[in-house]
Amino acid sequence: MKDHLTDLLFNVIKQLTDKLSQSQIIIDRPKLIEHGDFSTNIALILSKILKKPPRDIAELILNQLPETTHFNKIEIAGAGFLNFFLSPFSHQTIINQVMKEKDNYGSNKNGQNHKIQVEFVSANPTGPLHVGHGRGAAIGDSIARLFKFSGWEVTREFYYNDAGAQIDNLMRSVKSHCLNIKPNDKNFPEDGYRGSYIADIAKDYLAKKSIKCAGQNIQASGDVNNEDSIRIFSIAYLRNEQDTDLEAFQTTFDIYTLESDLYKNHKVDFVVETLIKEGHTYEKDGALWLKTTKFGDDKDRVMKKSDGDFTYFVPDVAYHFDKWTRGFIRVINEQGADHHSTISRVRAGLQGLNKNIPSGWPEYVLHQMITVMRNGAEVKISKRAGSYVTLKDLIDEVGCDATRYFLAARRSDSQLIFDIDLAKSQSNDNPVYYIQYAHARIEGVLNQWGGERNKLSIDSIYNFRSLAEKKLIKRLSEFPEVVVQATEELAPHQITNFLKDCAAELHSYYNDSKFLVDDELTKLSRLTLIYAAQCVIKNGLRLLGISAPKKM
RNA sequence: CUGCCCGUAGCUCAAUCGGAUAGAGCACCAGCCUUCUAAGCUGGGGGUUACAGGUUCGAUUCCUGUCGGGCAGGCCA
Repeated sequence: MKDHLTDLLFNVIKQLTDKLSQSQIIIDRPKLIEHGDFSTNIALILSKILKKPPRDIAELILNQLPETTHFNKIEIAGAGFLNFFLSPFSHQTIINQVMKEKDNYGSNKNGQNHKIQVEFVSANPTGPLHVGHGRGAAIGDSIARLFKFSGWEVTREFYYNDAGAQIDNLMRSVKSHCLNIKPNDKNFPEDGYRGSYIADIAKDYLAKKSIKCAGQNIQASGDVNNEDSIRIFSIAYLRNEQDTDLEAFQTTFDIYTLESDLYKNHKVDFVVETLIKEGHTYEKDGALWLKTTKFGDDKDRVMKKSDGDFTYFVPDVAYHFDKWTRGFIRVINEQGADHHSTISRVRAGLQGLNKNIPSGWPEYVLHQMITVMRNGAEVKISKRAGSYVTLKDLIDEVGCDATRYFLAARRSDSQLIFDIDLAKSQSNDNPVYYIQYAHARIEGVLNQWGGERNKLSIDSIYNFRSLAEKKLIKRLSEFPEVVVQATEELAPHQITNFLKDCAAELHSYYNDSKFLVDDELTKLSRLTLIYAAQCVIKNGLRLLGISAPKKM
């Protein structure tokens, strides 16, 4: 419809000037229904070129526009906006299209089956997942769903930092517990992990339990002096726990990549050798440095420490080069904002490899920090993790749907306050239930009607007249555009906003009109409209990984 | 000190990548259930978009500066 309108306008404008390309014609969806279903500011833009008042130009365009069945009113408003109002014929077309596409309504093929990878959560296996990981999971998973809905071939990936100092730290913390050295003891590792989960791991380790991890059973030896065994068991234990939490959060991954594997199969070595060969490194103070300043960083970074270990970003570069060789034309990394300094290093490292990787590759979505509130006060600790609120706490207390909703409902680059009391309340305070309730209400009406809902469609004779109907239809027609934009901007919160608006219009309509009326044509038309609305709400909720209940 | 993000109603947040009267929800006030789910609807009050300049037909949006909050910056994950 937008394209059609652009064509119409361009044909007229061509005759007025040749200084405007078709891509400069922007069709907006006005916020207010009084401003129509579509609008354009093209007359305002042309007024500069043609040196005429915008309203005059708008009138000129209006008079030249050919008759069309799509609109029954076009008017000039405000400073010179052209507003278009959809005809009953268009209303039918929109609703019937939803009926035809059902679960696919709103999807598109923009991705052309190109390969894209979304990496998210990627928590270190050193403790339970916290709220921040939850935000990453909610946003990252929704982004992956959006891309899939937009015709991309999506791979969801989780990266485990299972090598490096923090893992050694984990091992020493567990070992201390095994030796009955507690966190408040002098001999407990100073930077050790102090949550109660460490004691649980130690207990299971000593009991020689076995843990399932990545399809394998990992058996604890129970030997306090076998540090390798402790390390392997601890990682397996925590990975298993994280997997369980993510499953409860309706979040799945296609591939798990281990940092340790990048060392094992020499991908790290390859990257280091290549960077040396390309002349982007130098030695200083017994360490190997990468000239990241060549690629826009504000200072050079150490790659290999004087003790021979690599700094953390080196395997990161190797990992991303691996992604590149796997053929992803786009890679989206969803991370907490505390990682933002890695962006320039990873990109610099990739540039240094001289493999024609685009400078803006990979892309990053960074989410800001979260404050959890209860009873008006900040919650900082959990029983299990000690120093932070775990994702499991939230899921257990407020449920998966509400947790996902609240963590995805905000722009990722603003800090968010997670109000446990609000998320928990099963009342009108809670937008999740507000949306789900709209879905369930429609289900109730359709059930009472009892007819064959898949045969519903709009008969050409029927006209939707009420404001509530027009608003709802307009909203449904916008869904495909919202999907496109939310995908392009990597912003799933636009879907939550859309759903809230859509649900509001449905509820208004519900109170405004009765659906199961005597007149057959009216009844079927209205039922078709609300069934279409139900499809849209369901599709939107699915993009967020939130359930669409039939009864509440 | 330097870089990145943010600052919008009492609170939590939007605002279609420069558009029309800055919108929702919560809270507050007044109404609506013998009729398809009241977890709902209708109406009302509430704003110098942190502040000061600039760019133009037009700025919450772009630029500069100031103030305030968060994050990051070390041979560190």
